[in-house]
Amino acid sequence: MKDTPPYVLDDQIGYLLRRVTQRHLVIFNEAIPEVTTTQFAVIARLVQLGPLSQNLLGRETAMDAATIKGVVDRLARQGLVATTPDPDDKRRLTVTLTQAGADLYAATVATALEISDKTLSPLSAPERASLIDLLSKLT
Amino acid sequence: MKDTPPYVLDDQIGYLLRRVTQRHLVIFNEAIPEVTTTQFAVIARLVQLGPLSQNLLGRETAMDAATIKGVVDRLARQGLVATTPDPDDKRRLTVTLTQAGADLYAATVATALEISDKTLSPLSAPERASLIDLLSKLT
DNA sequence: ACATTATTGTTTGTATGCAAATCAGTTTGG
DNA sequence: CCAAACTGATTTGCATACAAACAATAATGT
Repeated sequence: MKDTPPYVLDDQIGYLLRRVTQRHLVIFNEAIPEVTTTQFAVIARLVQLGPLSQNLLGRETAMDAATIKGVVDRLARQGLVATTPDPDDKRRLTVTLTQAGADLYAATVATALEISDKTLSPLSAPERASLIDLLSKLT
Repeated sequence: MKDTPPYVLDDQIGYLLRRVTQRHLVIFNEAIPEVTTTQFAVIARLVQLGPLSQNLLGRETAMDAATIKGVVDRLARQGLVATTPDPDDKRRLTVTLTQAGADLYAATVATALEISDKTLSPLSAPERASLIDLLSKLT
C-alpha cells in the first residue's frame, strides 16, 4: 500500500508554467513596450498568413472569440491593424495588418527573438531545444 | 554575415507557455471546478506554512499585492479562508485557512496531483522529470 | 525625538482569458 | 426549398495579473 506523494506546489507543472510565464512577460515588456506578447503573436500571424477573419485569427493564435476581439480592438486603436467587412460573408470581419503594423514588426522581430533567447538564457543550447520540444508535445 | 533566424511563432517559448498553460487550466477546471489554479495554490501554501499576512502570502504564491487581494477576497467569499487584523502590526491582515478550506484541500489534493499527471501525460516519466527540472531553472 | 524611508494594504486602470448568452448570417439535410 | 444546425461576431460576467498612486503604519538613522 503506497503513500500518496506529497503535494509540493513549487514542483507542480501549473505553478511552474505560471512563474516562468511571469518572468517571460517582464522580459518582453522591457524589450518591446509598444505591444504585449499576445498582440505581437497576432501581428506575427498576420505577417505569416496575411489578412484573416477575426475568429480565424483567434484560432491561429490560440485565443477564443471574446479574447481576440479585445486584442484586435486594442491593436486597431493603435493603428497597427485595420478591420474591414467581408463582402462574401457578411458575418465576417477581415483583419489586416496596416503599414504601421508591418513597420513595427520589421523593427521588433529581431528583438522578439532576443527576448526568447533571454527567457531561455539560464539553459544551455541543448537544454533550450529540449524544453521547446517537450513543451511542443504538451500542446 | 549571418541571416537572422526566422521568427516561428509556434516555436517561441512565450507562445508555447501560453498554450500549455491553457491546456492545463482546462484539465484543472474539469477536475476541481470549486477553485481556480491560483486559488488552489494559495490554499496549498496556507496548508504548508500556516497563517500568513496577505502580502507575504502573495509573495509565497508569486502574486503581487493587487492580485493576492482579489484572490483572498474570492476565497473568503467562499468561506475557504478568513482574514483577521494583526494586533502587533495594524497594517497587516492575517489570512487563515478555515475548516472548510482545510477540508477542501484534503478532499482534492490527490486530484490535484492527478491533474499534474494528466497535464504531463503526453510525456514519458524521464521527460516529465526533465521538463520540471528545466522549468525550475527558468524561475 | 523625528524626519526619512520602507512596508502593508487598497484602489483604479488596462490587458488577457474563458464561459455563456445573443444576434446575424450561412450551410446543410431532408 | 426551408427548417435545423452551424458559424462569426458581440456582449456580459468573472478571474487573474500588473502598474501606478495612495493612505496608514512601522522601522530606521541621525
